[in-house]
Amino acid sequence: MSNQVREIPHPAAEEIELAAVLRMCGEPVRLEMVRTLAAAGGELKSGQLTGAVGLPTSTCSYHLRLLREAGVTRTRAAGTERYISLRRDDLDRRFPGLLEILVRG
Amino acid sequence: MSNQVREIPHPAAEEIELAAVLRMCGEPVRLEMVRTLAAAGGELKSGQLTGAVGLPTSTCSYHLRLLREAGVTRTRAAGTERYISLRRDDLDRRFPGLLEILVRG
DNA sequence: ACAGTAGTTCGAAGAACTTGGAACTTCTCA
DNA sequence: TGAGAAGTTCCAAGTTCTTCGAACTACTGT
Repeated sequence: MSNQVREIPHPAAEEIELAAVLRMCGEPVRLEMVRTLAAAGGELKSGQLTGAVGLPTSTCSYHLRLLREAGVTRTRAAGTERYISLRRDDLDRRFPGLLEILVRG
Repeated sequence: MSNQVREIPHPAAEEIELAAVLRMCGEPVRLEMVRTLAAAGGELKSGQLTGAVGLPTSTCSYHLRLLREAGVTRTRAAGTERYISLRRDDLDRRFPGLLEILVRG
């Protein structure tokens, strides 16, 4: 049927706030998600992240929404799946060096 | 009377955890404290930070304790006053570049 | 259309956090 | 020794966060 493109909301790069990014990455589950994404080097399916952190899908969905709303990740819908990636370029432009620190930890 | 030196507990440099630092600095009041300290370039009295953020002393004492316990700040007692400073060296060694990012924000 | 799959949203419970007044501890100075 | 100053601790209240099952939406293949 008609492909009603469900737009997933993301903040613009300029709208990404440092305190929000810090707050989001200060939570162990989310920091692990960020590191898993960094290690993957690109997109990961939501399910792969869910598997990586070992929590129910509803909980992971919650954390992934927070990461997306803070501008840390980008979520792309493809069919029933969601492809998650780090917003490397935006984060590097906005807060140079931060992502590397988060990942090296 | 006898000078019973009340040791203020600080984590060792190696014990400073990234997630804890992020969580602490993700809170607006505390991030402002960190920035005020960075702008000062050295020690500030607790009262100066209290004045800077405009909150009751009990609330500031709470936030300053969290920052200290996370290893972000060092607190030195002198008489009835407390001198607060950023743990620049320890943070730079542990997470190079992070402090600069927090301050530039 | 149906069943199955992937993920989201809702609702509730419990945990953790933030705030601020009151009481308390320490130190200083006269 | 006593008053005052600077902070801390205690406690309660309100808020926000985290978790997770249940119900729901959206898409896919048959």
